[in-house]
Amino acid sequence: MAVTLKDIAREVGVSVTTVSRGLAGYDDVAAETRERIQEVADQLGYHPNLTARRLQKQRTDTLGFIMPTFGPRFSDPFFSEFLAGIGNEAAGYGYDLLVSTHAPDSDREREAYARAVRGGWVDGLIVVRTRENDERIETLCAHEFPFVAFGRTDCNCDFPYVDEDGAAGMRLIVQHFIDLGHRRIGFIAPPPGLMFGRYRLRSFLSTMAANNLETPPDLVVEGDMTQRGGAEVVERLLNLAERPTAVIAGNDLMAIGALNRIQQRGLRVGQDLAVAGFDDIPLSAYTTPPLTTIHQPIYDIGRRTCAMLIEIINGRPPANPHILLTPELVVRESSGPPRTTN
Amino acid sequence: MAVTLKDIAREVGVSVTTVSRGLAGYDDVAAETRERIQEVADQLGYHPNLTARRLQKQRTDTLGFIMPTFGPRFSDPFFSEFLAGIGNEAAGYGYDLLVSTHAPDSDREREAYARAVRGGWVDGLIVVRTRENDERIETLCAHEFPFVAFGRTDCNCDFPYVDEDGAAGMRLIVQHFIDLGHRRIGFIAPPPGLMFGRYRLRSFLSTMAANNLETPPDLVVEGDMTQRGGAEVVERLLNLAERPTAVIAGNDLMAIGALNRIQQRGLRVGQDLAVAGFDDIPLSAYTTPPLTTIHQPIYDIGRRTCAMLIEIINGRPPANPHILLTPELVVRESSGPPRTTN
DNA sequence: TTTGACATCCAAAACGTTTCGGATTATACT
DNA sequence: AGTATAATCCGAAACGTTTTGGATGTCAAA
Repeated sequence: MAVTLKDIAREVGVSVTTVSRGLAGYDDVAAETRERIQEVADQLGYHPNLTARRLQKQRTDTLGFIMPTFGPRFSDPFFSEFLAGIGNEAAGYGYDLLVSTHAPDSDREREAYARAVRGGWVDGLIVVRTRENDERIETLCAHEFPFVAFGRTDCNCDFPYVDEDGAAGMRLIVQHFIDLGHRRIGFIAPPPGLMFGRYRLRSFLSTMAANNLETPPDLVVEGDMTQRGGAEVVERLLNLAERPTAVIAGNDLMAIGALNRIQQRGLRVGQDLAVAGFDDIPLSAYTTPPLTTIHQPIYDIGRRTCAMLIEIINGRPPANPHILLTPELVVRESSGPPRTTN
Repeated sequence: MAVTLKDIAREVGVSVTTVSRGLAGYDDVAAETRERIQEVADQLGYHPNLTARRLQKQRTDTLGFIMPTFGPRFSDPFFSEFLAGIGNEAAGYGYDLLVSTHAPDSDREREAYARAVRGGWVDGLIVVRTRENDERIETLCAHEFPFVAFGRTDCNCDFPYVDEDGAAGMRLIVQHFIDLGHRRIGFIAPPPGLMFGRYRLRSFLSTMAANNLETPPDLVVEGDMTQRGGAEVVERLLNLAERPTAVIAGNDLMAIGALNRIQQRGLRVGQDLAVAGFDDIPLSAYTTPPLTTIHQPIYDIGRRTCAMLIEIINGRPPANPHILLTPELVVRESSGPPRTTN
């Protein structure tokens, strides 16, 4: 069926070895034969068998991405953009991208990582949504398997990552609200196990404290990162005897859910209550009102994560394996000063 | 390094052949030796080398998904959900999923399909966002390469697909608006090259005609499927001397963009102007106001597409290779009767 | 004429698996 | 005793590539 080295060898009248080396451009095959080989290869439409090459070279030229998916109705704008980033970068270097989808912290997820670690499946992994005491990272470190994470974590091994400076981002929002005159600010926190959520929550609390503002515990509620979750828990904030004048959500999706519920209550977002999100997903510019948020260059993060991984796989440890991107505040109509008559 | 059949063979004291056949469960190896082999394999932590097996079996146990991505800031809630669907289904059957990202109709995309067709890369492909005169499908058909499409197209080859009945869906919305009393309905069409857009547009026009309503050309504008696009082109509808009382967008993303711009103009969506989308992405329940739309079981479509592909790869042509899913209308607050004083 | 250097080529092994076609031994049947 | 039958096993080839370690021949320098 497919054209192999043997076919070319027969046609040209040399050995398979010579064909292989000729095509690879080694200089121990005469220029003339090399040209002849190339010519016949083109004419026959030769394309090397990747599987065979992989078996021989003991590498797959493939990157793995194990996507943590929650439930069947899984939709996160983060992933398509990130995927496009790593996909394009990988393709540029001639790498394929193998994608698995598994529920976080599930047995199947663990098994997928185990499979990667024991070799031959992919050359390296991209890890996203780092978790507290991240078992995945512990495993990869322990086996010295090449990987790069999007996000830091608190395990005691040193590993390469690209991350946004969530603390800095949150500081920007909180300060923005405080500068506008807000004193009572509610926070919709991401689930505690996710590292990026922790950074955001901690930074929220510390920035408040740095401004001599206290944050009573009932001003912090926890959502599940979805619109639905945001909508549900913002209720608790709205029902407080002394309602906050501003609400910050740990991500845009929850902020959008909150927007929805707040407006259903008849409150005007931006006037009666300020709201901010985090991530600047494309949608956040088109909500009603448009959402104040922190911009994250997800596509670029994907590219850089992937590029770093490829460097590592090829034995070129990056000069700086810890990239921390400083985010920027995007002010839109969902934020405004507190109502004076409050 | 890794444990191979040879290691087990040496340990047990039989040939590599016997180990291979023993593990595979052939009955020409004694039960006793089989158990012994299995035991040693477990103890040594044997896992077959997939690359070697692939080379031998001449199949990759891998499915390909070539994602059409537009521009760097690419974010489409459709893809993460679809990906989760095919990913989970594929994993259930022991298949890996190889994902490439390429701009539609680009040389790199063509090259990716060419690579698939010439074999050895993946066992089958999943094609999405079918296009008019879809070159990809022509190629795959011509080479008899296993694939399943999400979406139909107008080429003259017969091929397996899963699709939503876009025409039926659009009929539901249009009829819904007409029943509410609307007569002048604007339409934000998807780009013309995409088949699903054509079905939706055609059904919009024909349903209008079936109700003896005319659709002057300036009531149909064309967007690029993004919020930004929806926001931009809805302006043209709003600027018309005789403004429509309802607007239907070809997908939810554009509807959301339209929502934004309409409200910026000071119009109340649902009262002053009715709006509907198409897809029922999770966000559409949380816009302000929530969006009337057509529900698409994307996750399920992903699963079914994948399942069908695996059947085909394994030489079991599905009884019904043309699945058409009937969508349902989801009425939310963005739709309402036309203003009486119009 | 020998020596060495160089240019060009290739056979064979290797990567780890599966499969083909027997080979060997024991068992049962004439 | 001889012969068929079944139960076990295995050597070798195959999948398509790359690499190792020469082999062969040519030419120039000593």
